[in-house]
Amino acid sequence: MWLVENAVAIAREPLKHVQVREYVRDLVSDAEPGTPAPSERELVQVFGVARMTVRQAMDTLVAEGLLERIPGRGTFVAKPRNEVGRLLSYTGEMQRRGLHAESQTILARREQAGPGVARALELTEGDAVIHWKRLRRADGQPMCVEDAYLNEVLLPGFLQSGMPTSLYQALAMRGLRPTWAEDSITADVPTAEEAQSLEIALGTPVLRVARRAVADDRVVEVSRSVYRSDRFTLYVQLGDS
Amino acid sequence: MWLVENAVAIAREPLKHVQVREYVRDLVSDAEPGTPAPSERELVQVFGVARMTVRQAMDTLVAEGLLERIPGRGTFVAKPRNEVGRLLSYTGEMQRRGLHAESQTILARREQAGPGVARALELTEGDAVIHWKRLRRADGQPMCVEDAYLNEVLLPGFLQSGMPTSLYQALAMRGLRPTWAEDSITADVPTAEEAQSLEIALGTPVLRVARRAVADDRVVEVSRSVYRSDRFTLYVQLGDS
DNA sequence: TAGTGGTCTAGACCACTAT
DNA sequence: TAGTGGTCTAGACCACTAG
Repeated sequence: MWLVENAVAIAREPLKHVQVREYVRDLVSDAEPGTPAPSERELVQVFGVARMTVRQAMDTLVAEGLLERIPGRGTFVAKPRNEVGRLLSYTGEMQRRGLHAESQTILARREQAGPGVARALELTEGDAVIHWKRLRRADGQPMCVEDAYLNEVLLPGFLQSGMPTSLYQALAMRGLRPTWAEDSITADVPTAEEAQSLEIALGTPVLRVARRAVADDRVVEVSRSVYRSDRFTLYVQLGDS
Repeated sequence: MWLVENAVAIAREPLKHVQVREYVRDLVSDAEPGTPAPSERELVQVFGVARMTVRQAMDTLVAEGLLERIPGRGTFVAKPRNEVGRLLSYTGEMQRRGLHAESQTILARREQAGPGVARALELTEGDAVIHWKRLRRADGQPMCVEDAYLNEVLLPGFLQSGMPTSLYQALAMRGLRPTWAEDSITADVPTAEEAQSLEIALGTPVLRVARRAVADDRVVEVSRSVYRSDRFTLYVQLGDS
């Protein structure tokens, strides 16, 4: 099964341009717009790779809008496009709102995909999936309960490797940063269990968001989240064409 | 002035990757999705350039969504993009769901913009706006109450000209088809009046959608809609960058 | 087995910016 | 003048697809 071999290889020694890309992404993630990124030749030295490899890494970050190249001057942190409707992790969403995000794992284990999850993840029923359920907090208060299923084949050793704080960051390290997602959104009332976790009264309206996240044309995550409507408003942008 | 020299140079002998790119774009522009594009090595032969140069050209076309690469097989004309997350009118939304849309005007009059509406429409308080409130039905049953404010300056004679069925169609007739919108979405319970219009019980969760719709860089519509959550799920697509 | 795209190397010259 | 990004070369090996 080549997929397994390949996944292991990726886990052990990621593609060089991915290594460089994620290294720079980390460096840059907390930086102010306008901060210079390492120059391409500097990264060539640090990683001992060819310049074209560095450029491949930087090309991606530039395409993402994270960096901006100015010929003759260098590469700099771009000012974030204030695009609502961008695909962000929970942590990213909360940061955009100026809130501190925390998570508390309720459940994390390997399971066999049921029919619904298998279809959503484009797997076969009974295939291994990772079931990860978390209570998400913002500034210390309950915000959301997220119930996620991940394609286990794409994330070997995920449960053993120590659970990361940010799922999207963990995916990015494996070259599986979600590039787009489909959400379906509805209003509902919480179950008794959800109401208890979210510390709200039964009958309080909540926002349910079902997500399919895709990276590299593969469905990596499907999740159902339930948000406290008194603390959370969802912002989306609709394009034309 | 280098710019002129450079432009002339470009006019005479464009950058190689641009030559290749435009050559392929022409080849492909009228082709059916799935049609194979020339292979990279083939283009290397034809243009007498290095493969990295060809890849630079193809990278652009792939990023544009014009081409699709399939490892081991080749490069092909991509099928045009998705539908979800597109900006649609209420009528369009319902059509996509296979439902018949109807509207019933509750209120339609000229008003002076209050502070909130003025800010949202990028007007000055007291400017003339059109206030249009409608009950929206789908297959005969209440679906949504929409409360919209329109910039009156952009729609002269709108109220006198006989109310159209589709707002977006009316806007399109004036060259103001919304190309872009920002929605904020939350869960709530209906007011007594909303519950009566929607024919639902008090306390039933509803989806509230606030929209700012932009056409030609001008805000043409701001609205608040309240949807029956038992009949309506909102679908959105989130892109990356 | 021949062909494809994916990755990578170790250089090179250019036009530009900043000092 | 030193440094940067933009472009380009002429190869290479890999994993995969298809006949």
